[in-house]
Amino acid sequence: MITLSIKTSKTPMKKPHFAPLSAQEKELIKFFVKMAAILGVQRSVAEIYALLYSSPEALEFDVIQGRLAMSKGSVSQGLRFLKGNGMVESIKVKGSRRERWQPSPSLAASLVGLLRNQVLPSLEESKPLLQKLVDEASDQNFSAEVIDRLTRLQRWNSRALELSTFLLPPPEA
Amino acid sequence: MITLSIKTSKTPMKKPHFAPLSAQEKELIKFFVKMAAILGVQRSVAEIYALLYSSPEALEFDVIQGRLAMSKGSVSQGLRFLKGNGMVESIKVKGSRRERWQPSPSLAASLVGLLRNQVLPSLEESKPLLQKLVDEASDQNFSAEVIDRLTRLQRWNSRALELSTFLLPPPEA
DNA sequence: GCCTAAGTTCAATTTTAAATGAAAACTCGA
DNA sequence: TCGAGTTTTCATTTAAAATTGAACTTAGGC
Repeated sequence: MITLSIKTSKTPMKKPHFAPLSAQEKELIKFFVKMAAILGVQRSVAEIYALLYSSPEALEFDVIQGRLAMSKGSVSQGLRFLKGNGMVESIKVKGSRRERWQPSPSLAASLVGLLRNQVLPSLEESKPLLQKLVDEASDQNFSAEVIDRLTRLQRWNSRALELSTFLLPPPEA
Repeated sequence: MITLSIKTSKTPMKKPHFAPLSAQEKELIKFFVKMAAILGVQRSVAEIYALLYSSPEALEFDVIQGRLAMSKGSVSQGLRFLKGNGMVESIKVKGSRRERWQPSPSLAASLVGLLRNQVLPSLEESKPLLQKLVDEASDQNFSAEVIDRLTRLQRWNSRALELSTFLLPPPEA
């Protein structure tokens, strides 16, 4: 069997190899993946965040992709999600077109961003629905027990909403 | 085309039909399904809980299955999950082998039961892992930045754990 | 103590969510 | 402005999760 390796200036055939994950990095990834599962965040996103979190310097797209052995699509979508929730930020170095990524400095702010986007919308859009249900139940002579339950549900929703908007105020003001 | 309908005492051919879901019931089911999604609880479980929640009287297994058009397996597993988290309870009527199901009286207690089982175990089992990571990072001269991040992570985990065990004490004492 | 209604189990199936990667789109240095 | 270097998009593939239903087990009325 003969293997030909052609190398021209047109096809530099650069095949950068990235350092495999260390034991510590693997463990931290496991941890973030587990926590992410609780919050309903996908594994690839957790892996990216964990890698950035355990890196002393900001990382380039390629490095993230290479070290996590993940597709470009997943890295791109994962970074977009993390950025959209204020969990990572990118910096640009002059003379290079590549962005470099690092976790946002405040872990608290990151969690807040995540929660705000995950739970607030559902709480908000349910408010009118619950109101309608309570009204209809009263009008249509539902049992007192059911009306009571629905009313309590509505109260819970309102409280959760108030608490959330208090704890998780929107960014900027 | 000829259709034969054979009916004997051995095969009573009873085909109980159940009332279709009302508009209100459908809406409430949607609401619970949405909330359940946030908590990572599956749709069939949310549907069962929603149906019980909107019913003035306790419901039999068959009725749940019939009205939700759901398989026996899903009803059985769903009720087990809900019962295991203290969200529903069954009552037995003398002379009948069927159990009748209703939501637990306290919605708050139900949520507490759910959260305790969903998040506490992960927080607890991560504690020693994080400690190990912090120790190793210090031993192996990781960058100050990374050590600091890991330490903050550990602090967060501890605080969340304390808060959880305070807010969600185990049942019985 | 039978016997059957009632409920459970779990392998197979269906459904849903996530990851991939080739092609398109964008971006900035030259 | 051109074009290679980057990143994004999204149809397809793959993987994970939920549901089904027939076989099995259990419970309790007779």
